[in-house]
Amino acid sequence: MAALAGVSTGTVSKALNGRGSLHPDTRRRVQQAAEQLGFVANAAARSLHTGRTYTVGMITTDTIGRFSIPLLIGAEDALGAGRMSVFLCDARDDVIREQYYLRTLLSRNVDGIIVTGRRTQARAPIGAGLPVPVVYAFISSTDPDDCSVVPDEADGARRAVQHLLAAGRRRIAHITGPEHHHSATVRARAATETLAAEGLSLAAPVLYGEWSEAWGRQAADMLLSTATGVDAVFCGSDQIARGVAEALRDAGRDIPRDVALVGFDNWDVMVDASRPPLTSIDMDLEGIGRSAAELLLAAINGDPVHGPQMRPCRLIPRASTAMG
Amino acid sequence: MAALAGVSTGTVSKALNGRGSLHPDTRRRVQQAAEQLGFVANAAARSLHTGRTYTVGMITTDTIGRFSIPLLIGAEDALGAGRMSVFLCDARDDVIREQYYLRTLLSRNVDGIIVTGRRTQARAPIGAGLPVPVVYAFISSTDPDDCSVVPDEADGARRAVQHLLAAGRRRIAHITGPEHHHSATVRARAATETLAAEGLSLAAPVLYGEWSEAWGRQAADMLLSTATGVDAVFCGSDQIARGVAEALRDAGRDIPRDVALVGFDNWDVMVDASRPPLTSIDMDLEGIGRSAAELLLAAINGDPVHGPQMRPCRLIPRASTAMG
DNA sequence: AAACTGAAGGAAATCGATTGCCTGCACGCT
DNA sequence: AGCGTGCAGGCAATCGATTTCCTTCAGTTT
Repeated sequence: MAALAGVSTGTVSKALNGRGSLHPDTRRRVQQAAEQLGFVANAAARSLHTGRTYTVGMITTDTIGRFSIPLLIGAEDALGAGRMSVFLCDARDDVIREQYYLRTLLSRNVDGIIVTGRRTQARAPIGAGLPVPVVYAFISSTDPDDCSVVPDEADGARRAVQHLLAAGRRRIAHITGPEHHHSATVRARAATETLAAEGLSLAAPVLYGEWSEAWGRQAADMLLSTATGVDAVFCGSDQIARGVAEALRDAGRDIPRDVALVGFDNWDVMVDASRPPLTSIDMDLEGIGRSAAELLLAAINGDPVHGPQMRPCRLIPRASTAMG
Repeated sequence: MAALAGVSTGTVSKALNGRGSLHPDTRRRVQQAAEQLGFVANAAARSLHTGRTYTVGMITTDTIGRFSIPLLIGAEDALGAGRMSVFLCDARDDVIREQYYLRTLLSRNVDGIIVTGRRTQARAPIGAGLPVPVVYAFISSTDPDDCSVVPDEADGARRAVQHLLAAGRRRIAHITGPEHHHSATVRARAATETLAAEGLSLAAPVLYGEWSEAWGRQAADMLLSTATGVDAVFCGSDQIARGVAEALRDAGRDIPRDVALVGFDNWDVMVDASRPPLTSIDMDLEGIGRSAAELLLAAINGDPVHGPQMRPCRLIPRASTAMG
């Protein structure tokens, strides 16, 4: 490489990185030679000298990828501009695996780490006194000093309920996931409080169950047989909402005329295939991934941000709550 | 580090890597010191010397992750044992992005590259004369010399049809995705040929459409109004199958008594939530990922395998074809 | 013409771990 | 006592790029 351009390796480095003072002709000659040979600097050698690897690790516990893929895409967007690459590690809900990956990432001298998961519930910090900055995305850390980027699920639930209220609904039910699941309780509480602020309350006690369509169908049947006059259901997930939609359909209720329906997650597979398509709350996972990556970059550059960062949700209206 | 154990850096290296001849006590002392300091060797420095990075790149065009996540998990399984890490790059169906990622991976001196995508159709090789081995997973390369690990979709279709035949069905229809989609035509042809081998033919011409539930519903309605006596439908995807299930249900047909149903992909979200749960063909994506990684490792170690490797499918029976 | 200035680019140290080579020392043999 | 044998561990070269320092030389100034 250096030989082809007839200069020393030091000069090559200066030419390609725009350092030092070189004759424009020399610079051009080196660049041409590099082009011709398809020369790309060895990242290992470079990082050895600079102390940076332009690499970040992403540790996820979400095997399915439904949440972590959008987060990854968002993060890649923000990092790609800084020419950084991402090591994706799937810890599969296993603490041993997680610690193994953590050590691996540290031995690779990543510049920073993003930790994500399937649930929004706060988790124990991945490690203490780590030599690199860590940002939690989607999930948060129990250490209030750690930087976390999380969706404001209460905000999402509020938007859902207010949307239903704006559509003139007053007898609203809530069907959601397991009571021990953080997201379920946060969303349920926010829904209850939003109604309370209007002097209303839920048309039935919150129905806690599973994050499945089967539970949505079952819960809807229970609602139909016990609660009267329910004119809207806010569901803790799109899967539950779709199950509810099917049960209501089977029972001959029209959506949205008789009962309006709002889901949560805005998962395309569910909202589009449901009959009718579902109005849903979008947590903007890509945006969360992007924010997390930006905060990580800031921390790497010496401007760390501490504490949890809440990001608002969006309501995506579809036929299941169509007004008119 | 070296100071704490009172030895030279060379000795530390030998102690931790089990090389050279050292006194057992010294070795132990060094290991303890390393433990105490949480010392892990700098991967960049090591790779500079050995020429290997113990890193592979995975370039995918499957933004959604439904196919690439299982592939990644399988690959991680096979690579993790060799202590290798994976750079995941999402090219998002963009050639420019793909080439950019390719260069990035090369500059990071990955030991090898796995290329995956959303469709099984053969694609142009990602690059010619690359300095590292490349294995295609799920998709294949148009260069017959490239190593590809792909699902044997024809085998899957055959199993589906034979399963229906074994259940005593004789008037079998096939609803699938777009005709220009490789998977759709391969599966349709294999289904037709399997029937032909038994002296039978499809109960209706292949219905090509989209990979969506909506198309499944629509096609099922068409079948109901035009074809008579259809007692089974083999669908090109689980989404289509679920749409068919809903339409049949709406029309009062019992599954599997009146019509048996087989899907393709064995996508848990669809097969479990469908009423009844769907019998489906599993392409064993994790296995494909694992195989691809193993073949890549072999190539890295100097034993390259050329040409496409077909992997058989599995039929997962569920209620939609329950016999009896 | 001598001295000065500054641009251009080469020489060599550096990053951290690995490894071949070599030395020093203890022990055993004659 | 003298010499050989072999283990333990230090020294220094090496990987490839970056960067500091320094040399060289052309052009300018007095």
